[in-house]
Amino acid sequence: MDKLDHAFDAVAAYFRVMSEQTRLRIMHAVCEVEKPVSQIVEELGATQTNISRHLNLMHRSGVLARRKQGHQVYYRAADPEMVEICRRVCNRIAAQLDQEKPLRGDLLRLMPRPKRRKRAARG
Amino acid sequence: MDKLDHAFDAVAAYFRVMSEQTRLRIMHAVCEVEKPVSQIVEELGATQTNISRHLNLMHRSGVLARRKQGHQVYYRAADPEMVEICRRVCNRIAAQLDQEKPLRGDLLRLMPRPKRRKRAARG
DNA sequence: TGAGTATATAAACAATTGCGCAGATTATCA
DNA sequence: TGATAATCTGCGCAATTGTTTATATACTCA
Repeated sequence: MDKLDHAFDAVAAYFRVMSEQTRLRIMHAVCEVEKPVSQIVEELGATQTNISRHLNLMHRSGVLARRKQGHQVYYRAADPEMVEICRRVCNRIAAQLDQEKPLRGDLLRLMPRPKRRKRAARG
Repeated sequence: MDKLDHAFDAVAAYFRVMSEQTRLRIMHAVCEVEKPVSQIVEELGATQTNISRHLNLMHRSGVLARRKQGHQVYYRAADPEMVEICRRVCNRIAAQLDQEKPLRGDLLRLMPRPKRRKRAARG
């Protein structure tokens, strides 16, 4: 019954990846289009060091993919299931808070499904 | 866009609930049947204090419901969406590790869907 | 009421984690 | 080759979180 330890740890780790505001913001930023670190840093208004750490963690966890081009590194969502789960969580919380606070609208706009073929994000 | 702060925080908190081994074990224990604290403690082999704290947190987070009966408190899963998300995560990780380690079997058995209880012959 | 059982809470500790600073690494271009 | 830009990493700090010991509350029964 101890082999389950690994299973539970793996599941917990998976949840833990998205249990942090900054990482959720990152996921929101790159769930549709890949972006270089510098752009993510700018959009989130955080320090480059911090973003880099989170990007690294998310990449090692298999949630983000990275691609080097020149001296820039582009990150993008690499785990469609995780993105889908994020959407579910947003919907779940939106439903819960539906009558309490005016958060619903915002929540439903997080992690949007790709509407059509989109081009690179513009500043 | 500072109102999003609350949204991201709520989503992060939701993920954080299941980002811990003990809480995942608890969810696994009560996702089908409600159980008193004492039984959960026994099944998980943890201290009563620790289990109680986690149960309380999960209850405040809305993922567990509690019911008092006599001097016992029964807990059960109260958020079907969370249970479904847990299953999805298990499936996701099982798929990822499918070729690596023999975890798949265990993972797929976590958070099982409620089996149709045979409708006792007293139709 | 008091004894006994089941569960919850308080305080203290240890471990983890997010963060910023400074320096290291990698890649492009002159 | 060196200079510059973009990203990553080692170290220390502060805040958070999981755990334990001891105690408190709630309920039942005699």
